Amino acid sequence: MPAREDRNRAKGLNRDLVARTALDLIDAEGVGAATMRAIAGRLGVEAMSLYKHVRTRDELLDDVVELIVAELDDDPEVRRDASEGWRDYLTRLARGVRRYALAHPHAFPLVTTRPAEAPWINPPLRSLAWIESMLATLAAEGFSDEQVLFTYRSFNSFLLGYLLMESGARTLRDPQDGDGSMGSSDEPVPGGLTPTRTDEEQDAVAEATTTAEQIDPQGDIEVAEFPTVHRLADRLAEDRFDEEFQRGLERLLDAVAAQLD
Amino acid sequence: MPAREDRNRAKGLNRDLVARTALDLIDAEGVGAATMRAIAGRLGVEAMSLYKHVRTRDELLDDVVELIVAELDDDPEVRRDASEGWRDYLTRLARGVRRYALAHPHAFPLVTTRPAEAPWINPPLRSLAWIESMLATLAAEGFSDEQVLFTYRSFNSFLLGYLLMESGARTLRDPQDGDGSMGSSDEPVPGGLTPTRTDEEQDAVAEATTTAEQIDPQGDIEVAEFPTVHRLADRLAEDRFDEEFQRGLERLLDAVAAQLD
DNA sequence: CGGTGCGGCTTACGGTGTAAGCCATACTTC
DNA sequence: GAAGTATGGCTTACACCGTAAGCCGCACCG
Repeated sequence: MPAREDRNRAKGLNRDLVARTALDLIDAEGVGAATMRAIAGRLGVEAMSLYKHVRTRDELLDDVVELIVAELDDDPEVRRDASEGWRDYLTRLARGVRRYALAHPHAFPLVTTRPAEAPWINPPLRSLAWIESMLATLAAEGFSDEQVLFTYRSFNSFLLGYLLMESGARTLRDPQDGDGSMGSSDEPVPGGLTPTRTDEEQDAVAEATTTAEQIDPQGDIEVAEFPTVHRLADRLAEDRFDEEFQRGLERLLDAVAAQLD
Repeated sequence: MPAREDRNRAKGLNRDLVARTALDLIDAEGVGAATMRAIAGRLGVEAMSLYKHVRTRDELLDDVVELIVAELDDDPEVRRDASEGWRDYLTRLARGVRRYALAHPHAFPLVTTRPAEAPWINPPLRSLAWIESMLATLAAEGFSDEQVLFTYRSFNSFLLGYLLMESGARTLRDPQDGDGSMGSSDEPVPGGLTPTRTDEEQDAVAEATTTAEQIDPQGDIEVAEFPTVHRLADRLAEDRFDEEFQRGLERLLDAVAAQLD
């Protein structure tokens, strides 16, 4: 028989720790860097040892996604019920999601992209627990089934689109990043690797590249034929994410409210 | 000196053909299946030969993205100017984007996820040419810079979120699928593969880990503890994508119209 | 004390992206 | 024509990946 589970194997690994280490690595160096060997190395262990706790790398990535979404549980601003009304509830929830999305820009694509178990489990709210929470809360607030569904889908798709855009814009064509995930059942599939783009980072906030950059052989910019882009480049590069998120969310909630009658 | 470029090397490869073949493979078997060797094989050629036309697999995937977005050019419904007004223009454009997204569900995540050259080039409108088209068209319609930018971002983020959700829901945890992309600079990185999972989540919200780790052998989802999800499951699974896309788009355009004054 | 199984380790394999170099062919230029 | 040269294939080789299979010490069980 196995030992009592409450006993902690001194310095032992465990599934959660593995996932947490993987997430650290992803945050630091991109999904592609989260190699079984790298994760193991960081834990002072051999790669194959991880397989005692995880069945496959893909499953591990799923665990990582769960871990990220679970940050909602500890988010002090997020409420589990609509004690202040559904609008407050959804606002807090949305902000919580944004918080974890921005906290893990390299990992967020995993959350948005990884195929789900059911077609109606959609990102970025990927845990059944939270989906249940949201649906039940709205229903308790007097939403009809129809209204619940509409809200659920609009809410998800707004967050998905906005946050993917924002985190993508913030990430840029950086250094690391990358992914390796498949989805095949019976046959294995490979991953890819990424060369360096040795781009340059730009401020992203203030004076952005006046140089729009279409990759020019010289590495120089090709803006002559895109006058409007060129003219608006500075404004396009401006960071107004906070404000725009708030506005977009407000607008979404207005639409939700509008269909309540 | 090289031959005149207008001469076609009989049965020769070329960058476009390589990208096109990669896209075929992705459509058929998922991103992970688009191995350099597999692509080459389909072209009756050795893997290394591809490198005469493409610098790296990552760059090839960028080409694939370009190829997909370029389908807008041939879309008969899409207009390049707002001869029927901006609302018609944006509607057609949005429908065109949706069309290519649904035409390549396995490849669409690439479009949404691949880091761009500049922070303001955001998916799913990833070509400078189309961004210029949209910005210029709106400006020509009398939009102020502010309004152009607002519209640009809202439009993109709506499409991004909605289409990623829809294509994700349609793809499910299917068969193939997968990816391989990185972003590392000096060192290469791998990919991974994906098995099929039939997990389920635990409450995570209320009570602590009752450690309900019941993996349903039947592949069925455990919904008992998620009553609302269970009750709404059928409706959640319903396919009302067309209708919802239309409604969402309409709502977006209304918001755009509203800020025009 | 003898068993038992957990959780590490070692080894090995097939697959990946790609660096480096080879060589036939077809074009350009006298 | 002949000579020169770049093009676009092929071959070989490497480092690194995910992971199958099996080994073994050690903590615990009766």
